[in-house]
Amino acid sequence: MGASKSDYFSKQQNQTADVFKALGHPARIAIIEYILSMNSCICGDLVEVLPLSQATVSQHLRELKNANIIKGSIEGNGICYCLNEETLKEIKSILELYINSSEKKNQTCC
Amino acid sequence: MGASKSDYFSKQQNQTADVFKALGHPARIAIIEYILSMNSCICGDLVEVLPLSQATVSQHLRELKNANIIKGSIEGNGICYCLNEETLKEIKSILELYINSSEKKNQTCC
DNA sequence: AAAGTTTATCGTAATATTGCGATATCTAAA
DNA sequence: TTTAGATATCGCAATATTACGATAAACTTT
Repeated sequence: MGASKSDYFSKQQNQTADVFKALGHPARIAIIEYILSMNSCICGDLVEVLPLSQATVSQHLRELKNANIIKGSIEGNGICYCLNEETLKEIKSILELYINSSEKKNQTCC
Repeated sequence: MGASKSDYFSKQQNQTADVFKALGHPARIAIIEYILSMNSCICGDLVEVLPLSQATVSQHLRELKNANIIKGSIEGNGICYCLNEETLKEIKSILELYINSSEKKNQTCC
């Protein structure tokens, strides 16, 4: 009883869910959009843009990194983040699979 | 202090995050895949397929429904669910926006 | 109307997430 | 080496999610 990750599901299902989960918070959506809004991928001033503390922003960044949605490298006196297009493409293709699969069906009821 | 939804972020950001969040659980991914695996969209035997109780499955279905990822209609002595392609397409186009936007940038650092 | 079937909701316990202050760590420069 | 700036981690409190048994609703069939 209670909340748990569940090994009842396949590895694929868990991995897919993990990426979606990482995308499932407005702060993390805001982070992604801010990174994209910058011309370069440097984003040390993220803390001043978001209404969250430095510790919290760092935590969100770590979750995005753990899900392979962003990648970062040390850039002088700070860290430079940018999107990992690969992961987003994988997730996009999963959505496409769902959509195509749904369109093929004869929707007689809903 | 603590976990909260945050009105610090835009409506759009919250809505996007809500859909991703609803997709962010392996049981809900499994539900989606099972619905798609059926030829019709009838899925009353979901409880027997998933390693979860009826109450829990119902709760997951409600979350998917609240996020407009699935839609259902009463079908005799039960309810028939199928995917809402519109929502999935919206989310897919947001991902495409992210990917395209990322590809346009000159990735000099990461 | 009564019984059976199916889905939804309630109440509760366990666990996970979120957020922040404080502090540690790491790098660059002095 | 010391200092300054930036990011990461720790420890905690608040809140949200997850899961289930029990029960309620709703509908079908007897």
